Amino acid sequence: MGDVNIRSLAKQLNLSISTVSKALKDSYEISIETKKRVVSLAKALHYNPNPFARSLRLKKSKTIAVVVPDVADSFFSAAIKGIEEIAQAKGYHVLLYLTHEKYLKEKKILEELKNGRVDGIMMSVTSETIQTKHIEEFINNSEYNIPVVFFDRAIDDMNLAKITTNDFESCQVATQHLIDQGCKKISYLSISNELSINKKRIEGFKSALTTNHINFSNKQIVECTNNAEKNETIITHLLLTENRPDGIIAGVEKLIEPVYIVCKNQKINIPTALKIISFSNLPYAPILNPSLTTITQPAYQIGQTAAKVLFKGIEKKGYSCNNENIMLPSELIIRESTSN
Amino acid sequence: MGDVNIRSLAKQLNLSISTVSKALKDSYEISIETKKRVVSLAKALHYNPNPFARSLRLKKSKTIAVVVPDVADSFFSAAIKGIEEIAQAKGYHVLLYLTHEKYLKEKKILEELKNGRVDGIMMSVTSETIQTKHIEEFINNSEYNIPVVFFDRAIDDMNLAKITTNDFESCQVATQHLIDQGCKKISYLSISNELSINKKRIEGFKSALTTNHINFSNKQIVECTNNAEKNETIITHLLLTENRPDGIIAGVEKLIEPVYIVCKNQKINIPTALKIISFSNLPYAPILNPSLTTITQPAYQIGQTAAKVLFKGIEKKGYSCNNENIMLPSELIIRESTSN
DNA sequence: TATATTCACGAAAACGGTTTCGTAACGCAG
DNA sequence: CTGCGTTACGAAACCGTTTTCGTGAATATA
Repeated sequence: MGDVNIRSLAKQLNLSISTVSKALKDSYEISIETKKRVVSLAKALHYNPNPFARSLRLKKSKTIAVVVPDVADSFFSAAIKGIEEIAQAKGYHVLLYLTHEKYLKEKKILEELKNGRVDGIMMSVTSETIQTKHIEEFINNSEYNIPVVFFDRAIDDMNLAKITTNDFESCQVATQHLIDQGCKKISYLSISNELSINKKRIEGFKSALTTNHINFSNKQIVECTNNAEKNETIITHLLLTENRPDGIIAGVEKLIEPVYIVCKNQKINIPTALKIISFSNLPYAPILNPSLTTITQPAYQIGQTAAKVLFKGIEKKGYSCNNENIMLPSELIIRESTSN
Repeated sequence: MGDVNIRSLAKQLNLSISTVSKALKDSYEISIETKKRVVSLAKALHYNPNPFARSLRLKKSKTIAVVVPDVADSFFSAAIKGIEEIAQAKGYHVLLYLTHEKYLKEKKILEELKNGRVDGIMMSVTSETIQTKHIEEFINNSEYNIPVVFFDRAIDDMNLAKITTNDFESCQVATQHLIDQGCKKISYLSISNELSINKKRIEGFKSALTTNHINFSNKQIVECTNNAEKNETIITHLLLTENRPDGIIAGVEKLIEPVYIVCKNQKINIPTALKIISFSNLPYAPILNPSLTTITQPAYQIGQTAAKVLFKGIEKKGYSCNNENIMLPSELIIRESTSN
């Protein structure tokens, strides 16, 4: 049953392999009747061309890779959803690789992808990714010219396509909102000060402070980790100092849970004693206790536009998508956690 | 630069292609010095064997497919994380396909996978999946013997591997908990009454009712949709009838948000007027308003064990994983939404 | 009628690996 | 010296496509 390939088709039809191949792709070289015969038998036998033979011959895999730190995160999962939808519509397959925020995994994954397994890559780098050698090496060493598109977590000084959000402005606006609500001592919780998007957010944060003539100290930037327990300790410490903040901006969704938990345990009232904003795509933000003010990124749209850019880079010959640099606006959604 | 393949290696080393190939896989036929020469040059040139040539020859792709309704769901994303981790450790690649709860997409995806693109499939079926023809046809028509493993949303009467949770018991326990807390009129919110896991949960639900001598009526099973707005209407209707329920079990995480929203809008107090339990893996359940009692599935472990079973089915020759039927226990985590 | 063009198809190379099988060279026993 | 086994390697088939090029027949053109 299994041996339905182009050769067996040809044999049954008394045709050559090349004729069958051409007939199946509706070539003008083949007569209409022959095409009909071929197509109908192919359908009847559920002929499905071998993808590896095709990829080997054409040097095209009709596959893209998505390399992200995590999938259990509302931003990334929504972005992936957007990517997958565009890919499926274009007839592409999607390989998923998780880096778990580990630079070494990211490096290893890129090495695995140099051999043409995918036609393009979309990635959001690790919070550990400071060096860019592995990406540069990928660009230079990959067999073919495999385009790479960054989404959200990009590396600024690389000449590659980037689809991001307005991190500077949105963090500035968020900080201003906290100040307007009466906050004097605001902390920014980060998971990596090296990450480009975090740098921009921190710049926006500082900018709002100076606009309002509030002094900035480095202690206001609290660097967290990828370990949930450690984060709880860090946040507990932060909220137990006598000079504790009265406002918090969380740079990543994951940090919201420990903040809420610590506040509950330490009986710190949100928003009276502490106002909170988070970068987050949580659909559950409105039903938290209290509901959470968020800077919500258009995750799904980011995924979709990034995918569209990538496919343009893959399919348009003579065109490189490297100079694409699209910035989509995030939205500050004000809820109870920053009310008065 | 790009043309570093086994042929160019052979040429530079003055060896034949076959010798290089064997040397690279450490064959006993090749002398130690030759192996060293080959390996060192391969490393120096970053030789990476072409995956399609290899797959074509070996009829193995070192790739599995994960077919799920959605990725922006805490259960599926955690399960995928578990799957990806095992796959990466085994040197496998993971193709992700989203069905968006559409039977037709599921069918189309399976058709695409018949040609050997993947060595195995893990899937959680659509809420629309009533027929099983597409899966049967896949099993019978696929080129090679591609194993399929169901996780969570399985089809009971198919002879395929299934990794699920104790849906009957956990729903029974949850229902009993609601009854213990004083609920008299409990509704179960479902997204598909045909889904095997839902049937089992409903059975568990009924079982608890009869144990407690409470009459059951079909109206207690409220079938929701995949459309968020419709769901809100359905739930609003449910909660505005004069004989409205005093307890709710949500069969799927997505339905929690509308329930909370409607309660907020209609000023129905949780848990005083309405107690709520949800099947959910939300890490944010503890910080909802009020915190949510959940039946939490071991999503990550399900993904991992399902992947392990699949790889056994793929790699162990003469072994079929079809009879694997593993049931992992869910946990009822009691929080404020069902307190008195 | 002779020639050019079009039509419809087939032969064979190519993609880059793996694997089977053959064999030259060598050592060793008889 | 002959026969045999071992060692280390190479030739070639094969996996299933795509595509270039060639060709015989039919048709159009001069």
